[in-house]
Amino acid sequence: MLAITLPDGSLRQFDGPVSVLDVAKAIGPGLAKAALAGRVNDRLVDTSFVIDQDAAVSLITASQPEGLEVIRHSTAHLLAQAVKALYPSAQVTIGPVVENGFYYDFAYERSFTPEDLSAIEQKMSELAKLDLPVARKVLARDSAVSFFDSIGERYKAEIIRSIPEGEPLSLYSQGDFTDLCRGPHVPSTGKLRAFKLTKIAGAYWRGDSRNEMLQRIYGTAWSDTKSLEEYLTRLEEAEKRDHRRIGKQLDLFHFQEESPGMAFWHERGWTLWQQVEQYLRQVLRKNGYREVRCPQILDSNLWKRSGHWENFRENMFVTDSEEREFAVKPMNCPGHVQIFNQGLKSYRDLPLRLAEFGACHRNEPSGALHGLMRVRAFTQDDAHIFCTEAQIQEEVARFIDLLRLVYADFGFNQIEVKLSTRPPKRVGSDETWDKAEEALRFALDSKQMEWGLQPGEGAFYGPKIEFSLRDSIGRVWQCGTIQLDFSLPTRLGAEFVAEDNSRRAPVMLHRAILGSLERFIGILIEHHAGVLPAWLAPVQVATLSITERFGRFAAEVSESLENQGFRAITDLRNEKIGLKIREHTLQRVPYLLIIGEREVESHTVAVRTRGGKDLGAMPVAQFAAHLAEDVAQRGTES
RNA sequence: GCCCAUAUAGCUCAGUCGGUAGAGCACUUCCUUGGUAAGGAAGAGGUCACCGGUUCGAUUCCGGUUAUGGGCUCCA
Repeated sequence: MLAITLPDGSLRQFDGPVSVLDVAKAIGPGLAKAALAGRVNDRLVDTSFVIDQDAAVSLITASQPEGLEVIRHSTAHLLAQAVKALYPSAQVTIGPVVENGFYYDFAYERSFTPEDLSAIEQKMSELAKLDLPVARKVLARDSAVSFFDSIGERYKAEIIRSIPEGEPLSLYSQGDFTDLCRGPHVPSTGKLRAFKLTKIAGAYWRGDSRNEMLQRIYGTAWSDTKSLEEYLTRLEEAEKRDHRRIGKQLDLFHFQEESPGMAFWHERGWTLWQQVEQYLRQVLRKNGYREVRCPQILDSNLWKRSGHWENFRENMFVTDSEEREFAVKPMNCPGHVQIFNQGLKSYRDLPLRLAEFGACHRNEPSGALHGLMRVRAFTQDDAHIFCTEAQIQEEVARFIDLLRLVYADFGFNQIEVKLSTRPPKRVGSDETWDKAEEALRFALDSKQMEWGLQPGEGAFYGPKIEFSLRDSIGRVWQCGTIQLDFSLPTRLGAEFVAEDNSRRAPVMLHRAILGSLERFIGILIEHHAGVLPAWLAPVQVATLSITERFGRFAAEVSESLENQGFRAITDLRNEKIGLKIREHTLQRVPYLLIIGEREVESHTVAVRTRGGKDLGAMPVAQFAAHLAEDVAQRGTES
């Protein structure tokens, strides 16, 4: 006798060993049909798994996250099966589940083409329709190696060789295709009916750029075609808010061949930039930072002393003059240390917070460039806090407060925090690291924030905290960071006079809230899909005349708004009002003021929002008050 | 940097199985002075990314370069 506990707590008795599928059948034929896998005592298994002792059992269907994972994993196998069927000399490697789908890496003598992709997808549908049963069998490691060697799958054999000896391995077969896999998998290929291959890409074997390049095929898979279509629609929507596209539409910036990875900011884009920069400048000033500015080009000797030359020479722009070698600064820290080093500092001067909107240039690999998100010229909202070890915790806590305030003002309220601790290759004593990590940990806990640990991911000179924000469509962007540094101050000779009259090296805290302004503005654009809140909008109000007769009054209205500090433009063209409204609405101007005969006579403006709402006619002063209120509402959508 | 793809008017794109190109929008001029998302007409605008090769002839085919896109690797 066997007792099976079901998720609702009820018990079922069976005569002897039963499969997960048998349990499903006992509950109901519908469930037996829907079951993709099972969970036996918290272990995910195939529906064919045989239960031979009392256990807690639940069924996994496509409506559960685990079910979807099984579908995606099995679809990856289906892909591999189709590829092997069409191109027998292709070798399989790995095929894991990723967000929204899966991929599979192949080694093949030529590149797959988009035509191949449709042929493969076609084949997958055929194989799915055949509803081939998926069977699991267990082999000893060595037999598995010889099996894959015998069928010429040398990558698979290599993977298995790297698995510890003696461990039994499971193989999954469907039709004439067999793959190494932990499982579980769907019971038969007919369960897979909503998938699409999305792209072909290169990927290094084992993720190492020294290895050969494999061909990766990406796909997406869902429980039903409706979910698949919804996903494809979501992709299209995300594409519509791509900052590169909106940047062009709203005339914010452009890139061109003569300066790869460096943006040309147009008037409207630069206005947006200035709103961000000036806002932050004012926040920093209120919070005890002193703004400075360092040279763009510094002698390579300084970079040799700082250690950057050794580590990042390849990514630095180098120039020379009169037989001296210079580098365009890739970061601001050494410059700030030079400012710190001017004049003898006392412990009474600490903490000293030096801030800079620091323009940096890094010669990033060409393939890494991506719109404003990854550029070669960027401006960090950088600052370095020089302080004593005792002040670290307080400074970190203050920084976190500041960062949260700034993110909230920009409309980001979901923040993810990660603490990265000492890496294997590092400088400084373990004692110092203990102290530093403890200070960061304590600061995080005192803020009652949830945070994750990334052991070994810290910089070589100190631990760090990274802050990521989640945008309106759920994507996560790492922006803020605070890093402890015990190394650079000593390397560059920074010191202060302590209370006991001894000379000590200060601790340096590197920190940024937005990261790079370019990237942050890219994120803002995508987060708002171009519909920037009034306080950030390059143009806040456009005054439109209905006919040329009312141009004068429209110009007066606009001038008055400009004099009150608003960003106002006029559109006095000889065009119909419908066209003007259309154009400025597409430009996402928050407010449109329409001036016709009625308004001129009653000395009012008719107000329309970019959302199409008619706020009616009102005196200019009343509109100005309304706009001022909207502008003051940072952090909320307008 | 590596793999694959792409590059045609200011923008979005068509096209040429090798005989030097076209649409819509934008732009200019004219008509229209119109009340809440596109009024009408005419005109101008392209070394078909760049450099080579094949060819009587290349925007088209081939090679290279650059940039861009999607991935991989990297990101102080």
